Amino acid sequence: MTQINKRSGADSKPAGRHGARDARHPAGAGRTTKTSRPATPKHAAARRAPIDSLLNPDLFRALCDPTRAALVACIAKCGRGCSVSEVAECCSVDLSVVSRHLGVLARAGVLESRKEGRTVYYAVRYTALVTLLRSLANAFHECCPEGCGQGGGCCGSP
Amino acid sequence: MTQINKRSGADSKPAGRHGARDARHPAGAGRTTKTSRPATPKHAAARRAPIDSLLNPDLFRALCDPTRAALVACIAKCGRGCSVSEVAECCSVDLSVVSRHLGVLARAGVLESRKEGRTVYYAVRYTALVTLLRSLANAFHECCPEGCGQGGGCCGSP
DNA sequence: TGTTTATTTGCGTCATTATGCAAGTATTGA
DNA sequence: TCAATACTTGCATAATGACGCAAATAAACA
Repeated sequence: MTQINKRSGADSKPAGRHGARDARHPAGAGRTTKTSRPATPKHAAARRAPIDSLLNPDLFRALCDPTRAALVACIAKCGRGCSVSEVAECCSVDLSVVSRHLGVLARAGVLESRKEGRTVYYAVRYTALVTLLRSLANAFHECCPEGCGQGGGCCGSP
Repeated sequence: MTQINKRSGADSKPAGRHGARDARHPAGAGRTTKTSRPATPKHAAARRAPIDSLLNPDLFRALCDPTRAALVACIAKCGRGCSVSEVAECCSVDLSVVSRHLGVLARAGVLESRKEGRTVYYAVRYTALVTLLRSLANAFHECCPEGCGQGGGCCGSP
């Protein structure tokens, strides 16, 4: 189970993107420098970029279930570690199901758990998530061919 | 099928969070002003916050499959609209499967499609994704109880 | 018009997963 | 030690989803 990095975090900082040149459809018509655009998706697939590791399906797998997404939102808004039984009061599913969902979210790195006596508190890993989401946004931004890297805000950049 | 907003985008701007106060476990011990922390997850669930709409499972559902994630990364790195058959050369699954995957991604708002003759080009919706991911990061940040909103970078904020 | 190319869709199959119930484990308190 | 509390895990079921193949649609071309 791949999960969100426990330490560091940022894989991709805001930066000027690859080739970008004029971009737009006409594939790789220009010279083939290191930073030029891959001519085809097949070439692109062979290239390594931050987006490859950041677009980790395991994280999305954890968040793709409506019940789990609701649990995350709930715990996030609560702003503190919440016990399984507390959380179970928020939704209509059985407590055992909630327990399983929280386990999935913790293994994916979305939540962290802390046991205190017989109670287990699950809390949102805010920093890890915020860092990851921003890195992912930057990774997409790096790939964007629109003239947004030079400072102009194609992707809503300030 | 809920999908990424076609227009505007940003639902949540960087801002000082809710109550935040001292935070940490001791639930709602203080007065119950509008901006105080919800005492329990159940109370938290009743509150509306940007994270509720931004933590949309449909987007994550689209990205939770390894094949789809790879397709998105591939098209993103390519930086242009790619045809179904082009994209199919990047992965081992049948072309019909690729077509279905691209359809799922487009319906979720991750990709957009453009038909040209008998060819359909799928391209990444960079701006929508970057905006959404940053909004989601901000939405988590808003909920974070650590003393990060005041300018100190708890969540990797500059 | 008939053929080739590009993509989508119907269908059956196999694997995964969400769920509830019941039973099990762990911890606290009487 | 026994009972209550808090949570996890085993199991069966139903639903969903990914996949390949074949057929259907759509557009260009001879």
